Amino acid sequence: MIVAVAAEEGGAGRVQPLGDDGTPLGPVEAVDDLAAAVRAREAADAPRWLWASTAQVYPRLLRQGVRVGRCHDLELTEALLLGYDGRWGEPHRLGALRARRLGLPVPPDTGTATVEPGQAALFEDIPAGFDPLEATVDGYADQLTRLAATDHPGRFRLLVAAESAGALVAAEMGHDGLPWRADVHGEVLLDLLGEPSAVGPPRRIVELTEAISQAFGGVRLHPESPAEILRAFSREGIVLPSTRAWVLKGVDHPAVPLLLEFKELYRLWTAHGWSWRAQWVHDGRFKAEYIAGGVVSGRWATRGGGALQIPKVVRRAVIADDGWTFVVADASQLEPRVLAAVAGDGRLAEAARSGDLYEALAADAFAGDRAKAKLAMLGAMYGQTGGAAVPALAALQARFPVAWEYVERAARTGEGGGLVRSWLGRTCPPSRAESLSGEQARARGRFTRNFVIQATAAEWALTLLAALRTRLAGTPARLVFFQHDEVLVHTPLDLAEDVAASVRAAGEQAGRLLFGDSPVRFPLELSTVPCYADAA
DNA sequence: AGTTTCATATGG
DNA sequence: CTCGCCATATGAAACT
Repeated sequence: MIVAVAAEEGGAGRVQPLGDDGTPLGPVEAVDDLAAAVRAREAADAPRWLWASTAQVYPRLLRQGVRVGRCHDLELTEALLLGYDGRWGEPHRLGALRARRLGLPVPPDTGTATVEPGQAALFEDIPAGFDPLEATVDGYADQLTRLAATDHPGRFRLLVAAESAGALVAAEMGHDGLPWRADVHGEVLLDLLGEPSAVGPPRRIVELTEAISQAFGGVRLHPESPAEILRAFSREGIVLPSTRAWVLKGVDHPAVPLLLEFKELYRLWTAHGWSWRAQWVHDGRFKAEYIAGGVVSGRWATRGGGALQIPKVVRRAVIADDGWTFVVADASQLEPRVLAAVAGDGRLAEAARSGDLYEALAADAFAGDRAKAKLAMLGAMYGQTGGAAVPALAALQARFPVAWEYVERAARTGEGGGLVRSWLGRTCPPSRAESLSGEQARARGRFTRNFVIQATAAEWALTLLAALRTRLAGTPARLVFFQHDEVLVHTPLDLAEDVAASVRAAGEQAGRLLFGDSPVRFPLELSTVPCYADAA
């Protein structure tokens, strides 16, 4: 059962039940209180909800205490389908979708997707007489047809389901927030930066600025300015290409250790210091806006707060509520395992059955040198051509020709101007340049080479997330963080073991859904800890 | 003064 | 030989 929804102003809306093939099963129903209607229907028969955009509709439902099990996000799906057809970046919002169906000029994505019927005329770029519910129902039927016409409809349907479920999780995480102890964050800052100042940098930054100036002969300088630091070094006869940390590490000068410490602390102060805390942490929660499908590879992005770049030292402040704990799960060595699965390389899959893929790889082909095996693997996935990894790469190519050919082929396709797809069918965007020459083509090849792996890894993680969400439904446990290959569940202590079991089961489910009976394993590192910083 | 690019950090 | 992939965010520097 599917129920199409069009949200309207003032919390009202219209709904219509559809059959699995998208054809209407009953009349359109206008409701004054959409949240109440969704709540009742969800409790009654838990349909798949069909709407233009989860990001637009669902947050308001959440604020009214309503959660749903499943949905079909029309606009995210449209973006996937357009991309599949090599039309990446074309308008994918409801108005554009409708215009295409009617053979009218397609409006850009700037308009709002859920306009009131009576207001349609205000938006000149949306078809006259635009009815959001009608557009949604018709668009869905159209998408079902297009989904069926893809090379692997089953896989693409899974992608659509996972993308839609991801949008639900993203909205829920943004709503619930990550538990954050402002006082503990303050302790970390005080410990590392010293007392804050109302007007300038904290004590430790001031001291380091002083010490660095002394180390350069007492000239007053600003260590946060790369140009000044380069000049200061050059006055002492040391010419550097940049002030990057790894460059400085190779320089023998008394200012170097001070500068390295300054960089770290200055970064902490400006990006995750007291003003960040004041802006983003409220009532014990850090609330960011997560954007499902925000990255071309299908990874999530965030808007505001830098939720996917939280420095490890600051994770000390992520502490579970009293009587609660975190179950933290991290997929280890996800990308090489994905490569083994998608390439169908039996030999690499054999290594990927092991808990430590690199160790197994080393034993098989690198005389037990794990570091070398890891370097070769990363080099192959990223398209490294030079450096110390070259002999290791040759060994990898000789020993795992099937996996090697898989990434090489993706690279060649990119260099030749072609498009590549993930396992489930997410398609890379076309190159922006008309024709590629030399270094441009090689860069494009590295991008497509990595895309087939990174995008598939994102699909595996998204599938795990969706499966886990379903398993946690109806319990008080909450998904509170998701970072590419890592999830955090905030749970009452007495449910922690159940949650851990659910995470493991979701991981196994994700592997089966994507790759069937492939021998490749996708192990998860699990820890149950009251503080994120203590996770393994 | 406002906007864009560069340099550098963080995360995976 | 921090090199090869995907991002966000900050402040400095350079631009309009």
